[in-house]
Amino acid sequence: MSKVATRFAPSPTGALHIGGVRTALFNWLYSKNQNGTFHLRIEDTDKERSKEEHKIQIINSLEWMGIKHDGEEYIQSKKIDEHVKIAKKLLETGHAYKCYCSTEEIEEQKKRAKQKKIPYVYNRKWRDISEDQAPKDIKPVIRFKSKIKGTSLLKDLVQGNVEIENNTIEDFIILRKDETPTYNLSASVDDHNMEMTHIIRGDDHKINTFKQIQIYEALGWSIPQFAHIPLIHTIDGKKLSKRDNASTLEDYSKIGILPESLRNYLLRLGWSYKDKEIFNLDESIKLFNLEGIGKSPSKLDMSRILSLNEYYIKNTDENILYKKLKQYCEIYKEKIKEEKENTIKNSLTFLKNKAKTLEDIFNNSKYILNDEVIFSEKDKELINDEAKKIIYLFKEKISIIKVFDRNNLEKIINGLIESKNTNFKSVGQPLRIMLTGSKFGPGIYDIILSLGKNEVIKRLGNIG
RNA sequence: GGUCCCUUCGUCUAUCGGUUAGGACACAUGGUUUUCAUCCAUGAAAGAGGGGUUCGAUUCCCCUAGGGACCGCCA
Repeated sequence: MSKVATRFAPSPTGALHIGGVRTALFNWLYSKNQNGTFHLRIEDTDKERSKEEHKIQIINSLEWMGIKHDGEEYIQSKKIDEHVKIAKKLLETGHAYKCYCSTEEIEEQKKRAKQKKIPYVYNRKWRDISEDQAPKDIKPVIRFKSKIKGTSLLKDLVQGNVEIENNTIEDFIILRKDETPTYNLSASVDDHNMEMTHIIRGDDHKINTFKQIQIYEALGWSIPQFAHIPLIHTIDGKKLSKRDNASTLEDYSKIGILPESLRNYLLRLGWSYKDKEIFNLDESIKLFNLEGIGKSPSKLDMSRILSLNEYYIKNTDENILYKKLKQYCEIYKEKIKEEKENTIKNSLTFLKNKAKTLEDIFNNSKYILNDEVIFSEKDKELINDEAKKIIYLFKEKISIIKVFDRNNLEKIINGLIESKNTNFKSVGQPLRIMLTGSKFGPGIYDIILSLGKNEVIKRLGNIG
């Protein structure tokens, strides 16, 4: 039994979306689980639409997810000559033929089929016509001689046995009239040359598989195993496409979703292992299998992603979390000033407990990040005369305490509540607003302690 | 229209013929709490419909309905 080899084969015609990421993840996980290799193939043969920037984006996305491919990336456009050679070989061995139908002729047939509401299948016109009858003014395409009779069975590792009538597969084109190979030919040849043992891909490729298997058979090549995983649907139940919102990795990373959260989410979307919900990387690799993949498509659920992210934020060590936050702020927000670094780092213990995303942490640390407190008019109104008195008293009291710690702060605040015969809110809220410019945020003691005595006194001095 | 696939709480799913149909997210209620959260407890919530097979079907088979994918000289 040869070593398992899987691949992810995106075309760089747009940003990699989350469905593609999941396909890559499943391929990667499966190969790692089987102690095999995982490869990346860039299918860039559509010259019009393929862009270098998309290729880079794809590689970056995979890297962000922690998915590393083995070996060099395989660039399909560099292998076109080989594909053409195989097409010619298929022609020579009688498995393919030249078709001299003009584009117009085909279009006409398609139109007629549509009018009659019957499915269009190429009529195999040139399958048996001798080549000397070929028109001189038309460049031919090469079509594969598909099986006409009988049925074909696909033993899919996820979908089970899928059987179709061979005559529903037309004599598909393998070489265009400009002598460039088409997808099914290129994919088959590359998968063979790359020695892929398992093709794990989206369900939308299932019908192609029947074409590709015929190519393998015609060439006498061994056929890899196939696993067609169900697609991810949008909230309204359609196939996820590049045009959908919130479907690229960047959409998630920019709001501060951690790659491990997304990895865990994507893993559990369409795959399960008993009742287990949280899988760290090692567990993912150890436990992943094809049997656990369901057959029905699933919808994206943002609240689940957020919830998983919250879990991972809470369970990430502060030093590591800080690194992630720092990097996140640099890319999507603003660079954390050097003199603030330690304060932020030390505040992570409480900041991370009220955040679902890195963006939440960033927002909740704005009172540290910004030297100036910005108030909204509405909040300002809450600082009435009584509140001002309290702020003033509080400021006086902390100015003279020797030890600036939680214990003493509690004493002061409780003392204020008692002497003013009021509740916590009327003391805590004005202080919070003065210190952070917001009614919400971390606990008041956390705020005060993280800011430090001098800064607190300074900010409380802003009172009008 | 043709071919193929799918169908358990709102969502992701467990169940591999016998369960009070379980878990997670979301939701609701209550508690803890020094705001907002967190956290804890509790609750509501599902086998698309109809036939079979069987002592017994969510589970196996068929039909219907609904949904999806594919049907390019794109990949």
